[in-house]
Amino acid sequence: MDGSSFPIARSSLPDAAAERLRTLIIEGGLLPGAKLNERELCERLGVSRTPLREAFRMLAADGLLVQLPNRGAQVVALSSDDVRDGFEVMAALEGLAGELAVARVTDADIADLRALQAEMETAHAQHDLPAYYRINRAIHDRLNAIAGNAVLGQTYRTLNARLHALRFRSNLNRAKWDQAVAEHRSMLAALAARDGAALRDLLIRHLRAKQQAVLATMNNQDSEILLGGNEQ
Amino acid sequence: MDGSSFPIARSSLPDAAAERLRTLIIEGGLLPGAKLNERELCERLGVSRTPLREAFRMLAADGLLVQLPNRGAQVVALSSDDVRDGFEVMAALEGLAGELAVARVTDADIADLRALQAEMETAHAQHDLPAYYRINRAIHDRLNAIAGNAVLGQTYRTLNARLHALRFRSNLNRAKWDQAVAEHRSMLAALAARDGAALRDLLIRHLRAKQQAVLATMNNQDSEILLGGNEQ
DNA sequence: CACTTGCATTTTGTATACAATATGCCAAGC
DNA sequence: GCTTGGCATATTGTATACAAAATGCAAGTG
Repeated sequence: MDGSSFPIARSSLPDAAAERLRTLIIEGGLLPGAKLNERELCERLGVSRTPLREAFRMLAADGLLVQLPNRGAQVVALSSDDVRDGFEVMAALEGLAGELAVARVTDADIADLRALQAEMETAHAQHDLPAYYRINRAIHDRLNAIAGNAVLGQTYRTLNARLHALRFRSNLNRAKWDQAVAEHRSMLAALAARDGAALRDLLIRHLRAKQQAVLATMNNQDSEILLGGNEQ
Repeated sequence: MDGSSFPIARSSLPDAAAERLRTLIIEGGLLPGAKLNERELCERLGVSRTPLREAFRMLAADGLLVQLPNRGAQVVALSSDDVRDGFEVMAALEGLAGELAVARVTDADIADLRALQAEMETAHAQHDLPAYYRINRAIHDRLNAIAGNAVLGQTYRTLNARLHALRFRSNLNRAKWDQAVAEHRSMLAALAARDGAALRDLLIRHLRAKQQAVLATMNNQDSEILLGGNEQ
C-alpha cells in the first residue's frame, strides 16, 4: 500500500537486517523452527540488538518468525493446516490477479509472457528445475504486476515468502511438472483471449494442484523437505 | 498463521503498545497523516522508546503506519487507489471466506447468523447506525470464523484494520443502507442453502458496492470523512 | 533412581545515553 | 524582498547498560 510517496529512501539498519534475515529464511539459511539468538545474529549481521529486534518485529508481522515473550524468536514452522490455508488464500489472490490482469494487459505484456513461457518450456524440456522455478516465479510476479493492484501485490508477496520458507521446491515429479507447464500454456491463452473468468479458474486450479503436491510431500516426509523441529 | 502453539502468552510491552496504537488509529484518536512523536507517545503510553519503536515496526508491517528514515512515523493516509485496491482484495478474501464457510457451516452457525441478521434489521429499522456497523462487522467476522482458515482470517483482519483507519463510517445514505441489509439477507439465504458459488458472488458484489460508496465519499470530500494532510 | 530445589549462567526486555540527522530560525548576501 | 548559509534545537537512530526472566546443572531428598 502506498509506497508511492516520494522520499524513495528505503534502507535503514532495521530494514537491511530484516531483508537479510528474510533472504536467509526463504533461501534456507535458517531452517523452520530454528531458534534465533540475538547476540549471535548481531555479530553475524554487524548490527546491535536494537535494530535487530526491530527487524524481528517486522518479520514476525510477515509471519516468517514467531516471537515468544522472554523466549526469543524462531523461524516459523508451518503446520499442514497452515500450508493448506495459505495456498487457499494464494489461490484466491492469484485468481483475482488474473481477473484484474485481463482488464489491463497490453499486447506487449503478452509478448513478454510468451517469451517467458518459451523459456519455461525450454527449462522443462531440459529438466532444469532451478531455472523452471525461477521462470515460474517470474511469470506469476509478472501477472501480479500487470494486475496493477498494489495491495494485492503486497499481500501476495508476503504470503508467498511465508510459504517459500517451507522450501518445498524439491517436490515435483514428472507428471506434475508436465501438468504444470500445460496449465501455464492454458493460462497464457486465456489471458491473450482476455477471458478473465477462465484465467481466474485456471489459476485457482493451478494453485490447488500445487497445494495438493506440497501437502502430499509434507505428509510422506520421505522427500527432502524439511519441516520444523530442527534447532539451528 | 500458527498461533496454535501452546504458550498462549500474548502481551509484552511492545505488543501492548502496538495494540493501543492500533486502536487509536482505527477509532480515530490518531488521524490519517498524523505525525507520531516518539517521546510524546512514550509519555502517553508509559513506555520507553525501545518498545514503542518495536510497536511502530509492527504497525508499519500491517500498513497502518508509514515510517520514513530519520523522519519518523505517521499514520497512513490511503490514496483513492489504495482504497480501490484494498477493497478489491477484501472482496476476493470475503468471497473465499463464503466458499469455505459453506463447506463447514453448521445449523447452529446459521441460527447464530440469523439472530445477528435480526439484530441488524432492528438496528436498520431504528436508524441506529453505530449498532448497524457493530453487527455488520460481527457478521463478517463470524463468516470468516466459520470459514476456518487461519491465514485468511489473519489477512482479512489486517487489511480490514487498514481500511477502517480511513473512518469511512459516516458515509451511508438511505438507499445504500437498505440495499446492504437486503444483500445480507440474500447472503444468509445462500449460506443456509449451502450454495458456495452464490454466496461468493453475493459477497464480492457486496464488497464492491461498499468500495464504490467509499470511493464516492472520498472524491466528494463534502462529507465528514477525513483523509490525509492533517497533522495531528 | 527419579524428582525436586537452588544457584550460576545465559538470554531476553527495557531504559537511557550518545551520535547522527533533520528542522526551524535568523542573519547576511544578492 | 527573496534566497542562502549557518547555527541552535529537536528528533530520530544506534549502542549499551542494567533489570528481569528463563535455562541448565548439580546437589540434595524421597
